[in-house]
Amino acid sequence: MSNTHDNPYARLERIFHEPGRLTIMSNLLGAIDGLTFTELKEACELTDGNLSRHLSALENAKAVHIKKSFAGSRPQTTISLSKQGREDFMAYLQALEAVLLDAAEKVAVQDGKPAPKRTLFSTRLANA
Amino acid sequence: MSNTHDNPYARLERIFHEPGRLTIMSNLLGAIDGLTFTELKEACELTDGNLSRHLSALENAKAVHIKKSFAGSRPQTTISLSKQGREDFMAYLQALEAVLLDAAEKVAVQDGKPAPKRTLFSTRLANA
DNA sequence: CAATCCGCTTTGCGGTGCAAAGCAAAAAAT
DNA sequence: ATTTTTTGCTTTGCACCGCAAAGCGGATTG
Repeated sequence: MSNTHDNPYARLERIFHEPGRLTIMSNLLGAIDGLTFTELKEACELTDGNLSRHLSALENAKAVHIKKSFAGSRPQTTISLSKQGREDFMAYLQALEAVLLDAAEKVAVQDGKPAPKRTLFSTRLANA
Repeated sequence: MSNTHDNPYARLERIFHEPGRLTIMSNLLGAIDGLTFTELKEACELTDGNLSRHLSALENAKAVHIKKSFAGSRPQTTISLSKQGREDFMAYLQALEAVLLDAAEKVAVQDGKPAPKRTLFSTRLANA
């Protein structure tokens, strides 16, 4: 238990709970070697300014690692998940899943059907 | 397609994409006859002020219906989902699910495993 | 040697979540 | 009878933040 509340809604870490940052983290999740600023920008469909700002926030939260270098003579920024960022984001996804399952249960009860107890992340994380 | 983008991250309606409001909507989803202000407050673990503010926002968005009456001599506010609120929130939940599945796929690819294609809401909604 | 482009960062502002304060009416206490 | 407390909310104030637009240094192109 890392958080004070067991309430899953209270466990949705603000740093990730933002559409733009969700996209960023998700895309980085699939890119072990990181992505360049431009690649990330296009994958996320974000403007330069917004990506830059979100990345600063994520870097302050130690969620991503930002490496500045050069490709030829042009500057090139490469962004990758930090170990902690990956762990924290997976925890966030689990909380999201809990929220979704909670809502699903409410709907099911309303419909008089048994609640679905499927899980996407919990088991996967248990293996890691 | 109600939205301009097919990007699931862009479909996360702000009005619902807020932990406090997610809790509110989810709890209302399970209460067909609505909940009183106090019941909702306790179910969501929100302060009076925050619940009040979120409810105003949700009412402006036509997502909930707010009925003011009296229980004995005391004022009593009863909140329930509007038809549109229910539909919109279910759509939001589907978008959330898509986001979660996208992330799950990224993780799976990373692990060299096949992506899980489970679904919580889509099928349920198809029946409605 | 302009002018344009590239790869970002910074600025400005409008919107908003949250804690604390406020408020009217009812109930309880004295 | 009159203070005090409780109930059931609403309002206020502020700090934070997402976003669009502007800025900026260096490379490249005409």
